[in-house]
Amino acid sequence: MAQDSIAKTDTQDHIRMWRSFLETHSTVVKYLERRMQEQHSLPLAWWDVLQQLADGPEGRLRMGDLADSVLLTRSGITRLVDRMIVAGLVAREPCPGDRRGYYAVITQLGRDTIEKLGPDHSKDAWEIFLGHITEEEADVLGKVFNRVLTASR
Amino acid sequence: MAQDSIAKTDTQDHIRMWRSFLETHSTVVKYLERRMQEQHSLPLAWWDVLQQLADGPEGRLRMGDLADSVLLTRSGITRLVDRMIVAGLVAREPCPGDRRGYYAVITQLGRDTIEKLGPDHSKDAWEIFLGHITEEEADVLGKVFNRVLTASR
DNA sequence: CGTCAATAGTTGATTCACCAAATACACGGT
DNA sequence: ACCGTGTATTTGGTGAATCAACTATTGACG
Repeated sequence: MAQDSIAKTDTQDHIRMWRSFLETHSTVVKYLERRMQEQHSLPLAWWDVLQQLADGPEGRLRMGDLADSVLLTRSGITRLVDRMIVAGLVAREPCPGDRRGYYAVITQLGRDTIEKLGPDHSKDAWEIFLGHITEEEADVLGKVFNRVLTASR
Repeated sequence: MAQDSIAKTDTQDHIRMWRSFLETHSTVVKYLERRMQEQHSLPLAWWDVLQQLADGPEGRLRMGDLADSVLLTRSGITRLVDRMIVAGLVAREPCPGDRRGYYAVITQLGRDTIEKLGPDHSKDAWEIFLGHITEEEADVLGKVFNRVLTASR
């Protein structure tokens, strides 16, 4: 392994950074979650789903693809979509041509909702996280994350 | 706020970066969790607790402090420590001088465990995350995270 | 064609974190 | 000593994510 060539103090720095990474994630996500709850009584994950669907072609996405894009398991997305259907924000539609498959489709209410939510959420995300990062830094972070992600597949 | 001075495309970059951040966190944590499970049949959170306790003075930490350092709520840490007590890895001791308080204390078995686990876990963390980051990059990440964290208090 | 491994999605059981309320103690003022 | 407010931790109840097992289709291959 490459550890041998790395001085002890550098490793320590890396580990400190790793802890900051975890704490930052936890802090920021909890903050956004709380704001979303306070302002719109909606879980953050719902915003994420609506966003993904609205971006998708015809406002629809296969269940599996949706699961991937919101970082849930297949079974997780099934239940999340169930809840959102009850709330009237999305619908489930059988997939023509593949009778095993289903689409999650955003409803008009869903579109209206995300249109209202979007600005507030972006503002929050900007205030707690993105706004503290310069363009060059964002560039570095983006590069690093994508490198890690690429390597992990 | 500074939004006005930021061009649309830069904002898009920031948002892309934000998504990578979330995906990286999810991917890396799940990977480490899985490895820890496979190699030692232990949840990642347990390693974290043992680590924090082993670092603490006398191998002990007040429940609340432990909660903070492993990013759980007070009630979350109570349950987690309960489970670890059953496994014999930690003990609960009343706090002399403040009878409201309790210490979580690492046991000898706990110390033995973490001594075995440590190297494997570090190796995994290195392989999936830290190893892909140069020293300068780690520096930038550290700075950014700490800036965000400072701002959020 | 027919078989059969792979794929899409759902469901049952379990796990675990969270919130709110409860408990137990501490400590300053009266 | 007594009271009220604040702090440390635990407990009850709930929500949501996971894995494993299941159903229904698909599509490749002998």
